[in-house]
Amino acid sequence: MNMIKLTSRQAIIEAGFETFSQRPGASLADVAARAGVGRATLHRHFRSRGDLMVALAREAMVELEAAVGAATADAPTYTEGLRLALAAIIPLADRQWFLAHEPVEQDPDIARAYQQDRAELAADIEAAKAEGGFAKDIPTPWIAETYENLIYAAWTLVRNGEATSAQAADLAWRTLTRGLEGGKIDR
Amino acid sequence: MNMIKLTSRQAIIEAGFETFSQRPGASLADVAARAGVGRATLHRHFRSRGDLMVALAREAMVELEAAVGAATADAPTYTEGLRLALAAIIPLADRQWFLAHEPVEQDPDIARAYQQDRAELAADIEAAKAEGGFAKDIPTPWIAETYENLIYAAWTLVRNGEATSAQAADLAWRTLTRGLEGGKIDR
DNA sequence: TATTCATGAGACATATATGTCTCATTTGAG
DNA sequence: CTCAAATGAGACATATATGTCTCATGAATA
Repeated sequence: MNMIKLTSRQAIIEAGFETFSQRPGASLADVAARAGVGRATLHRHFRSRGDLMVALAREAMVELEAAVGAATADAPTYTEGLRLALAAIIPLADRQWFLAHEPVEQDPDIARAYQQDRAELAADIEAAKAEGGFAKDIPTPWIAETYENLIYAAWTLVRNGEATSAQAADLAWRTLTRGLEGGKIDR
Repeated sequence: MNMIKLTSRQAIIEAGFETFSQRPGASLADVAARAGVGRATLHRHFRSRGDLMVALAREAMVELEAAVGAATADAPTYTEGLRLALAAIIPLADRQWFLAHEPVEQDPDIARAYQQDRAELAADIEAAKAEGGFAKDIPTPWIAETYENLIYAAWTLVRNGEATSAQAADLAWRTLTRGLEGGKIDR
């Protein structure tokens, strides 16, 4: 009964990620062209630009949820779960980040889901603190902020061809936990 | 002989920073309104949108240069210089970052200056490595990436009212050097 | 084969941003 | 005070993006 071909809709969403993450001000015509689809077809699937943006945000959150869920399914501790999630998120980073600069949080569903995700991250960090995975005297909001920005840094490194995703994940986790200091503390 | 009032031009540049860092797609009319200036006046100072963007990029780089120069004037070591520069850049972070998503690097001057800045940061990091300030087995590009993203993280923390600029700078430097690990290594 | 349905191409109307221009008013320097 | 320069308001032309609509085509289905 689902008469709408999935391939078209998916091609548009994929093109949306690629186009907007490179150039946030790109036009819908650009997206349609990149998707190999007519402009009218894009509007058949997404009534407006805002609709497309919301769809991209939803898709990004679903992907994140799936990747993190799969990666942490059998993590023995919260700390280890955070390490595995970090590695899993790196390849998805660009699909997440550009949305932060879009007025997409006006959609109440999206806004709620974002807050939910941030609250879960904070809870996981608190749990990891209790395990001794993170220092208890460091504010959780800072740990969360660091966590997210090191993921973005790792993605950038990969994009620039300076490291593989696995190498970048190791660097990010090492930085997050032990820092990059040299000399005496070197180990 | 300088017949152009500084106040107008400066008001427009300031409004440009405020407006575009919040909403990169804002119109020049928005900027003019925020500057308390007519749209025509904006165009008298900046022929086109691209002109304004280039001016913002230049201004941002001058501010950065000045802040870093003043902060590191009498730093005893490269490592200490990087710590002081980090603290000095935090309040300017939003004025720098939004430009990364603008097609402003098409201007050859800007592109050259950006590369210059990145090269200098890399050189300073290498020098700090030689001092023992950073571990020698960590790739310099990763240290640079971490450095910049922790600055952005610190700025975010400050913007959210979770810390003062000085507190955020301490957190960022501690993270960069020693990490956030808890338990046994806690110190 | 006949039919249904998504599609592509493109016309069309509309909205918004951009850049130029004019003119009356204000401001500041001499 | 006087005059030149900067300004604000707004008209104007243009470009681009957006969203709707129509129609012919092609592919999949019944």
